[in-house]
Amino acid sequence: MEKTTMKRSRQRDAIVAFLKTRKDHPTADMVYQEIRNEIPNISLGTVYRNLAQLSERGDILRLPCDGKVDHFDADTNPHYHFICNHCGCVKDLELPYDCKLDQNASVEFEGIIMKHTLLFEGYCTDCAKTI
Amino acid sequence: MEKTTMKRSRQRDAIVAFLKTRKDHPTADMVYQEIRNEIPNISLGTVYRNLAQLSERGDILRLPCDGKVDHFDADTNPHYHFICNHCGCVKDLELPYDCKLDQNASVEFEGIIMKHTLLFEGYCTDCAKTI
DNA sequence: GTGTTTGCAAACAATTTGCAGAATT
DNA sequence: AATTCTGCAAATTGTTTGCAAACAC
Repeated sequence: MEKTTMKRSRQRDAIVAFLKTRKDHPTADMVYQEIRNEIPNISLGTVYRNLAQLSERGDILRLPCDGKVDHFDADTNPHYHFICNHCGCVKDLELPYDCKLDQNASVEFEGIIMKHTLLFEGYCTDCAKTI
Repeated sequence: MEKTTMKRSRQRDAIVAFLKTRKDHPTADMVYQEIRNEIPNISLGTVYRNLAQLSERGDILRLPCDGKVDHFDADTNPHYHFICNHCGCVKDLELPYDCKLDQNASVEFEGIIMKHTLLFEGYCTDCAKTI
C-alpha cells in the first residue's frame, strides 16, 4: 500500500489508461489482449506485474470474485460489486461501502477487523432473459 | 445442489467426519494431510472430488477467501467468516447472514441478485499480538 | 451386474518468478 | 551510473481430469 519509487513505463501507462476507459472490470487477460493492439510484444507477465503493483499501491482495485479470476477496477472509491453466475460479467452496485458492517462484526470478535469484501451474485440483465 | 444418487465410501465418510470435528475451516490440503493418518493411500484428487461433490449438494460449505485457498465448513448454516491477513486462519463470526443486504443491493440494480458472500479481514487475536 | 468411487498420474488454468537486456531517472 | 522495468520462458500453485481397477448397492 505504501508508495515506493516507481519509474514510468509505456506498458504501465497503457494499462492504467485502458482501465480508466472501462466501466466493466477487466481481468488480467482482458487487459493483456487489449494492450496487445497498442504494444504487440507486451508480455502477460508484465501485465500481471503491473496490475499487482498498482493494486498494492492502491492506484487500482483488485476485485476477488469467489475463486473465479480476479477483475480490476480503476475506480478506487470503495464500493461493492456484482458477478453474474452465468456470463461472469462484473458490475458496479450503487451501494457504498458500509463501515458499520465492520463495527457490527467486531462486537463479538476478539481479533481486529479492518475491512470486508462483499460480492453479490445472481444473473445480470442479459442473462436473466436467456435463462 | 440437487441430491444425486451417491454411493457411500470410506473416504467420503472420513472427510465429513473430520470436518465435523473441527471449528476451524480446513483447506482441501489440510483435509488430505489429516485423512492420510487414517487412510494412508487416499489421493488428493479424491479429497478434491469429495469436497466439490459435498459442497455442491449443500452438505458442506465452500468458503471462498479472496483469491486465497478455499476453506471448507461442515456448519452449513449460512454465516459470515473472518480471515486473518497474517496467518490465513479462518474464523466464524456471530453475525448471521443478512438477507436485507440482497434487497438493498437490488434496489438500483436491473439484474437478479440471489445471494452475497461477505468476508471480513484483519488480524486474529494471536497475530494481533505479534504485529 | 450396474454404476459410482478410487488412486494415480498427467493435464490444466491462473499467476509468479529468474534472468539478461532495455528503458527511465 | 543506478535502478526499475521488460520480454521470455520456466516454475509454481491449486485444482481438475482420464482411466482402469475396486467398491457399493
